[in-house]
Amino acid sequence: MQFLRKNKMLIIYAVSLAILFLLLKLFEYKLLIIDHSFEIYAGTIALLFTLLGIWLSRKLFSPKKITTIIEKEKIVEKEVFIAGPQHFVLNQKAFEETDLSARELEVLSLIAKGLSNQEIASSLFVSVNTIKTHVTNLFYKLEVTRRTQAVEKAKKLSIIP
Amino acid sequence: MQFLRKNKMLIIYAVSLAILFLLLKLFEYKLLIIDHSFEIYAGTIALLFTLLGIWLSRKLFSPKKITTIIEKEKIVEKEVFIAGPQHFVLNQKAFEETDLSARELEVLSLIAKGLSNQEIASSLFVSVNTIKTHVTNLFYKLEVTRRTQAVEKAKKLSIIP
DNA sequence: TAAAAAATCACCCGAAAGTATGAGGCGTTT
DNA sequence: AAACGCCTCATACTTTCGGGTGATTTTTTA
Repeated sequence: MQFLRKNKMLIIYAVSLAILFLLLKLFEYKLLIIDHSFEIYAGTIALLFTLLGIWLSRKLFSPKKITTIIEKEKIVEKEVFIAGPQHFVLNQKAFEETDLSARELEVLSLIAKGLSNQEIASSLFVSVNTIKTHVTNLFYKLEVTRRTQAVEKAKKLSIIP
Repeated sequence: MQFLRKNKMLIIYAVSLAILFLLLKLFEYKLLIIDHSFEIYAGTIALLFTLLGIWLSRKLFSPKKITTIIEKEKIVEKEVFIAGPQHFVLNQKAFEETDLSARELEVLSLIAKGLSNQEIASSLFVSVNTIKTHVTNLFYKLEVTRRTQAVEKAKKLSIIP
């Protein structure tokens, strides 16, 4: 009896299969006289067993097993103060609050490296005027008026290393 | 082309089915001469399409649809490293190697704070020209040509915070 | 697909930064 | 005392920055 209970599902599947085959066997003879009966028969089997497969898989791979993998992680930021040689991690939150675009951040980090507008323009393959525009916009967003100030603020906000 | 991309999966299924039917059709003739060929054929179809069904369902009813209902939130603490209030210690050795004078260091640190020459001059009660001279000299000693570079280098050398 | 946001470029102008050069005062070092 | 380094200041000149305005193109988003 224990065996029966433990393998309940398996037995149901087996019986279902047997019944299906039986039904198909019955149809087999009735359909033999019809044109293309074989194709129809094969198609029926295909369809039925596809459905069976779908049903089977939904039973077997029940949500439980799937969900354990895709549990949503809720990230809680916890401030940890450390010292020593910092491997820089961009402060995403602060970065977003500044409203800086990716390009502006790029320019900003090059400014911090001590490059002139012309040098930045060359290294990014754009005109100096474009860099000037970026610089002006980024100054506005950081609320500063000089590149040294911009670097200062950006470092304080952990936007650049 | 967009149609192709959007219905990629559908097309794959259709092609797979077609190929399966083709294979089965080929086997059909070869197996006709064998005893119980029909049963074997039907069985093969059944098996293949069961597998197809399983595969199909796993693709179609992807975790997404199931999980939205049973989404679980898992709280994970993520350490976020924040530039803590670093207690700066001047690198005496590096400082001496630069040959910078005390006054020059003073000017340098004000430059790093984002002050203009005029502002530095005012805060040190000297003329702008004096500051310019200091700046020029300190650039020479640090082997740079721009204040942003000077700040970069000085920070790297731990001469300024 | 229309609207919004980014990225691109240009031109002008004034302010700031940077270069070069010279020079006077002041304390220490030889 | 002469030499040296440092701080101070000035003048003159060049280059770079930064502000303002306007426009086009590309990308993203609603």
